[in-house]
Amino acid sequence: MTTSNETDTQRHRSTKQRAAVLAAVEGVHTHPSAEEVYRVVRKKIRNVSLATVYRNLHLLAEEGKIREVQFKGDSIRYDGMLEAHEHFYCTSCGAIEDLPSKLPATALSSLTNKLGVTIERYALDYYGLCKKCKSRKS
Amino acid sequence: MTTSNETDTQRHRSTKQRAAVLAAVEGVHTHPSAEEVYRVVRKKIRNVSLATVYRNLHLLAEEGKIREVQFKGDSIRYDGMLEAHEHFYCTSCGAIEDLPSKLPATALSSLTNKLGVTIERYALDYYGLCKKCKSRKS
DNA sequence: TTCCTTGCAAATCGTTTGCAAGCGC
DNA sequence: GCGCTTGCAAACGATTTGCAAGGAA
Repeated sequence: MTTSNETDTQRHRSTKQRAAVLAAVEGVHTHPSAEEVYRVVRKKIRNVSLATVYRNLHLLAEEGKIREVQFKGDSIRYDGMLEAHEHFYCTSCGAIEDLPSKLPATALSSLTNKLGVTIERYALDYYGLCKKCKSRKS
Repeated sequence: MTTSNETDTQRHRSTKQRAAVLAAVEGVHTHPSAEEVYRVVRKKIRNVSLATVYRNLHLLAEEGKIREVQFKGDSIRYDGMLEAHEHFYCTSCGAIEDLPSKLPATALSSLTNKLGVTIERYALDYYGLCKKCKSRKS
C-alpha cells in the first residue's frame, strides 16, 4: 500500500491564497462572510479571485481549521474560533458575539438515546439587538 | 383617529392562495421549503405562481401564523408549530424533528444583563444523522 | 512531470421584484 | 372603485462550476 489512505487520496498543497484566506478568518472576531474575506485577501493578493476564496473557505472548513456559521436570512460566515461556543446575532446590523458554551453535555447524550440519532454538533444562537443597535433605536 | 393605527395601515385580504399556503405548512410536520409548499398548493390551485407562495410565506411569518427556520447549508423552511421548541436536523437527508424546549429561561435573562442586548428569540439546533440515515450508512 | 490550484467567466440556485391584470372588501 | 394580490418573467445575490493556464511537490 502507499502512504495515502482511502480518505486522503488527494493532498492539499500549500498556496499563498490558502494561507491568506486562513489568516483573514483567524485575524478577526467579526465572523466575516466570503465577500469580506475576499476584500481582506485582495489587499495582499490583488488578483485573487472570489472563487478561490470560496474554494479555500470550504476546504479549510473541511479540514477543521475554521468553522462555517449561518444565521437566518444571512449568508454563510466564517469563524476562526474552534472551541465549542454559542453565538449572539444582531438582527439589525449582523454583528455576532461569541458566548461561552452553556449547553450541558448530557443534553446531547439524552437526545442520542431518545431519538436513535447521531449528533455531530449543535448550534445555539440567540437573536436580538446588540447594545449599539438597541440604543440607536430607542 | 381612525380604526387603523400607524403599524397597521395596510389590511391583509383573505385569498384562496394565502389560505392554501397556510394549510400546506400547517398540514405537515416536515418543515417544507417554499418549493415544497408550492408543489402542495399547486394541487389545489393549478396556476398558482411560486412568487405568490413566497410572498404569502413571508406574510404569514410576519403575522406570526407560521415560523421560518434555516439550517446551515439548506434553504429556508417553514414550521407550523408555534410553541417554543428545538430542532434536530439530519445533515444527510434534511429531515427535521421537533424537540421540546429545554433551554432554561434564565439563560436568556442572564445574557440580556451581561451583554446589554435585547434577545428576541433563540434557535437551538442539533445536527447529525437521523435514525434512517444512520442505519443506511452502517 | 504530475495533478492540485488558480483566475476568469458562465452557470446555477433560491429568492425577490416590476408590472399590468385580477379580485376582495 | 380602491388598492391589495396575483401570475409571469426578468432580475438578483450568493455560491458553484468548467476550463485552460499556472505552480507546488
